[in-house]
Amino acid sequence: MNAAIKAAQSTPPTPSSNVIQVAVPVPLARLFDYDCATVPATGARIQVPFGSRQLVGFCMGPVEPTASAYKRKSVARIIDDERILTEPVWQLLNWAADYYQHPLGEVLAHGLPVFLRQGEAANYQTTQAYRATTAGQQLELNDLRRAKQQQRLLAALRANALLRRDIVAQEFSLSALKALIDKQLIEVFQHQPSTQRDWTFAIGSEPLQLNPEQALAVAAIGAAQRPQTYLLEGVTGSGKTEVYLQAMAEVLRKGKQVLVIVPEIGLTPQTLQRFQKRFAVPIVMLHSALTDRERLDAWLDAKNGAAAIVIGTRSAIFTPFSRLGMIVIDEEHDSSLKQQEGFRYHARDLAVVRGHKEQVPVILGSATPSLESINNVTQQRYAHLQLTQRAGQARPTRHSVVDIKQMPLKAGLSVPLIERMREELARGQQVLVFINRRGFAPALLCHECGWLAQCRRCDAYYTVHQRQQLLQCHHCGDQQRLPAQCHDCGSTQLVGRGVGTEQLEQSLTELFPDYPVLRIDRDSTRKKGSLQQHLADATENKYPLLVGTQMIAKGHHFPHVTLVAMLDIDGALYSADFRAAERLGQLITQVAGRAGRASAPGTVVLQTHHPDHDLLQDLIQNGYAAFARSLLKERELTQLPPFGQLALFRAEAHEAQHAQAALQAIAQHLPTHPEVTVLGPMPAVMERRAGRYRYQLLLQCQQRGLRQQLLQHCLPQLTQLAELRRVRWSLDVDPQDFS
DNA sequence: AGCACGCCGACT
DNA sequence: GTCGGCGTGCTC
Repeated sequence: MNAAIKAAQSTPPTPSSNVIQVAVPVPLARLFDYDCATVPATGARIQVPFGSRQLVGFCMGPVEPTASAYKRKSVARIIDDERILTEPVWQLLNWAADYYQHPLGEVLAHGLPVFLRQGEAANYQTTQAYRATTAGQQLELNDLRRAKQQQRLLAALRANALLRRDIVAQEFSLSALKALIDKQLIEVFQHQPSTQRDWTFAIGSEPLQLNPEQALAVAAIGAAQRPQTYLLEGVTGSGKTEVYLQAMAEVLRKGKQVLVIVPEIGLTPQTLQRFQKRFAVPIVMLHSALTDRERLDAWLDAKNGAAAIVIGTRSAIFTPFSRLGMIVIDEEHDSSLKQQEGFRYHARDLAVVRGHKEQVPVILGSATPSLESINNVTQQRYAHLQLTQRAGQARPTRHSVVDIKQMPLKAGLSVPLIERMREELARGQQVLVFINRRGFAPALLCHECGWLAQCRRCDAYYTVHQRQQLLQCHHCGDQQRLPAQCHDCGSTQLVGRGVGTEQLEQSLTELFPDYPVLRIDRDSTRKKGSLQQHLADATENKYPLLVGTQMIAKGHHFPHVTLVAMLDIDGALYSADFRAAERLGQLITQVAGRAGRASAPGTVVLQTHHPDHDLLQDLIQNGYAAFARSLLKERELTQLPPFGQLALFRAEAHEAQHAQAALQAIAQHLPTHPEVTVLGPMPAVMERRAGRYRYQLLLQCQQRGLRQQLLQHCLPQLTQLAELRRVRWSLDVDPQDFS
């Protein structure tokens, strides 16, 4: 025997001789040291005692024991033999924790399905199955001649084991099953599906004929020397999805997997159907409506290569793959790709980072790209692929602006608009009225004294919900019964001020009694599956009149709609939010895309008090691309994204001074630097929300690297500030808005 | 974030 | 007499 091995055997290491660093899921930006007898693999999950509880953390590798006489605790359990995440996802999460300045333990936990976060084994769902015991195999079947059911079942189980659901499906008696178990002739065991399911590329249906622009886009992606990021800018109806599909086909053909991120789960059923029809390969979904179990199974399918395509929402960007070949981000401008609480990451930005790290192409698709992505094209960081032609005979939409200054409105509708709708309906066409306020009216007004019903916990008015006879605050969820009298003067003359979808639906029913109205908003689609049903009804022109919010602006096609009206766009023209104009431009363009897909050209009617507003005119006359360029010039002047690099500290507390003081303390501890501007503390756009006063402090840098250095250097001290202890605070790197 | 520890009001 | 309110402080 080798002497060294012999020596090692005779003097086993003392159980406490190894020290490892552990990332635990707590909001503390540091690692914790633990003793362990054997060093787990870096990236393996381990269970550790933490305070009075047991947490599942990640081993971050061994360290030299520090001199401090700290009472180190020991690892309670090593859960994984090896790193649970793939190397690229592990790298991505570490990178993201650093970039977003969010505690590593929490970020890493985001990379795992809930079950794995809780320390469960990374295995597929096991199902109960039954098999014959040795006694059962040896028994003379004739001995059971008086129990025909048991005899039949035992004979079947002697041939091969059966899943519980097969036993039910084959109509075996469950009492016979129980009897055989009691006699110990059969036994239960946990069956685990094979993890080695494999797939080969196969087309389900033939690809569509591409137009020259589409063909160029597909060819460009396929021919690239090295993987890169593409901005696929395609007007609504120009066939972006077909480009995705054909670009994906090349990747799948090589046996590689594709990750597709979509903004909303509402979009996934259609996308899934289209993908399933085209490709005869395994496709899995990853979104929040799945059970934890389904999520884990889908995650495992991606990780071990059994899934060819993963379609998921934001958090799917952290899905591990064994052979990732491409990432597609659909509707890359959509704000729901950015997580708005806790770990505030942007799935599109992380996709670009991931694509770079894994050397796979990333396709960002949109009809209305974000200013960030347009700028990245200008800076030649992304390749630009454009689709300007709408498929089929669809012609571009016309815009018309109705100046509603001093014009009488009926439920928010001007007379010219009503007339226009009447013509359209008479021609058998469908009309869509878009209004971004659900409920009956956005406020309740006393007609005698001017009192407005204000939420007791927010700086906001209650929304009137007539049908439910409720006042509802859309910011904190507070509800109360619709009052009969004014709280100030006691008058019963209470009226709704402004118009919401519920009122619009009611008024349209009165205005156009011959044409059924369908309302699509969060209230009318609360039941599971009702959104799908409503969208299907709308698409089939069962309702000539459609009323809807944001919800209908996203990717759904209504081929019979030839007139779209937008009632309330003025708020966004003069908003405090620096992204409001960009969002309005995207919304108008996206909503316009719902119309004119059939042979009849579509029209969009915009009602406004500011028909001459520069941005509005720019958008209407020159289109989204020119509009975006104008906005980019403004952003450059004001040093806002993508030209300025922002970080926003937010603080909220029951006392306004506490929130202010916390941010003041942060501001004082930030170093002064000629290229860094610190703005605030200033109140949030809605100062009080859900009973808390909200303030913010904006950090504006010219360079991303400088912002990074600054935060990295200062954050450890900032988190120690006593003033932060009495408030809820957070840091948002690349904030979407100041809300 | 949890969770324990700690010091003051309305209840079996 | 105690159950429980949430302030404050810590977590290897």
